[in-house]
Amino acid sequence: MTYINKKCYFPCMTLKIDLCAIPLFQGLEPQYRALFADIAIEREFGRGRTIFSEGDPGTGFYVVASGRIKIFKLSSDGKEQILHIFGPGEPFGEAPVFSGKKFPANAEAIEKSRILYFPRDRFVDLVQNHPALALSIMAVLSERLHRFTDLVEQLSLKEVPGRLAAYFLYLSEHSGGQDTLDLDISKSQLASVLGTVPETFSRILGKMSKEGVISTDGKRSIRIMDRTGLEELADGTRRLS
Amino acid sequence: MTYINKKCYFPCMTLKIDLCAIPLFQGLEPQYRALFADIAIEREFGRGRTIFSEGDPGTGFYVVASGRIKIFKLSSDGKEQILHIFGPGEPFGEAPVFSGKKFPANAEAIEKSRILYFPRDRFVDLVQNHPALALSIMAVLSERLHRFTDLVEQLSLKEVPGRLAAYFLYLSEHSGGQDTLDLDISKSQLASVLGTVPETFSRILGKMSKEGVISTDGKRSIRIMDRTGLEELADGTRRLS
DNA sequence: CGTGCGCTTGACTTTTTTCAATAAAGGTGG
DNA sequence: CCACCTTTATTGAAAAAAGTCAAGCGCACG
Repeated sequence: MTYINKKCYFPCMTLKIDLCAIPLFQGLEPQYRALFADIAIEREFGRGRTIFSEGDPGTGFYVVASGRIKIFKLSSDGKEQILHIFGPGEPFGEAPVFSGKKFPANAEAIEKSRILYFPRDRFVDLVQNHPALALSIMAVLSERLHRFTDLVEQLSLKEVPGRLAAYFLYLSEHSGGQDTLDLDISKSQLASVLGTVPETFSRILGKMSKEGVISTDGKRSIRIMDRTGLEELADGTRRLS
Repeated sequence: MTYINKKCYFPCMTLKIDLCAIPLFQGLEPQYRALFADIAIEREFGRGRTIFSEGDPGTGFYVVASGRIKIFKLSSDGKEQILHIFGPGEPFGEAPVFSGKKFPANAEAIEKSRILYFPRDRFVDLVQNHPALALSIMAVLSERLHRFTDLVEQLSLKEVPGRLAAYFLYLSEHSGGQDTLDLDISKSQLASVLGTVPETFSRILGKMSKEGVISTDGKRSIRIMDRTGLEELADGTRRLS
């Protein structure tokens, strides 16, 4: 196991953050993992706290240790579009490290979170000497690109009911094909993920219930009643009346 | 100079594609560049020809040698969203090489183009032994992510007039601050880049002319008449009536 | 010289947002 | 434990933005 050893006022205290649990570092041989653990700095952010803002110089990147953070853009009149929501083990803010540009979006904790910070220069040095890690990073970046393609497709090519249906199916798929879905974020936040506003979101959820494709099962739980109907909504074959 | 040596029926013939002209390979020492030149395969595509389609397995990636290609998504009812347009020296289709997934979008030549193809396995081997190239690739991927962030912002947070204004300003900036802009793609294609349809595009162009922020200067040329006005449109401060 | 494709314009429909009001839920301090 | 306040969710009515359908124009190309 490779733990982060944070400097602190109680030298005997070792924080239990295991780099093995972070997919990014899993391709790495254990003895090298320690090198990365050494350069990491841990910080804690309360709910609603800003981790970085659009335009800040990217002096390093982050990994979520616990909690959840959102990456988002703001329009001039305050509307928010969430680009990603990251949980434990997921890296974020890594693009500026390699492109040399500034952060293109904002990052904020949506719940109390512990975050690892890897300073850019020392990290780049290490990456250059560990091709396995380089490939991991490329895989992460590629995966992000893939997600963005999907997001653009959703925003540009589908109407809100289609996006919502696709989202539910995605959620179901990533929880082993269950029909009961647990929304792990608030409905307002979900609206922002889907590129719309809470009012529209609420209305469409209502219509879906009325037409019997889903049923809302308490505050943060949804049940898929008619999977085929949902698939038709997702691909535009069917529309809500 | 490192040229591609294509196997062909006239062994003496050497195709004049210089890897030095491809930013991706510029960080590489010359003697290593030859290794990459060796694994490249050249192909030619006429206007409208498909290079790959969404869902194809990513057995390699491409670099534009000459011409231009578009990367796009299609909706179920045929609407197209262009994600990128790439010209000479630019790599594309590289994400699946590292993520191991399928192509998330389609690629098509918008004019007669020559394309270099780098097969995945041999390429990955080479990358692992050349950290400088790995960093280049990470830079390319990061740059793509940055562009996508902007695209999502445009699509989700701005109305069409704002997107168009931002596009004109971008074009101006990338041609040294000129007021006279050359649209190098058709207006329909531009509509697709901006996530809208030709009719809407045409109407908004008309309004912009009528309000005096731009003037259309022939078929593929635009002249910025009121840069401040355009900037206000781009950031949402001002709107067309 | 016609044919086709890209572009434009008008009229209409649909989708989504905005504004406003209300209701429900959650946390805090007394 | 409850009253209070803040946040979150829902609903209605009206406005705005964008898309669709249909027709017509013009230019390039065969």
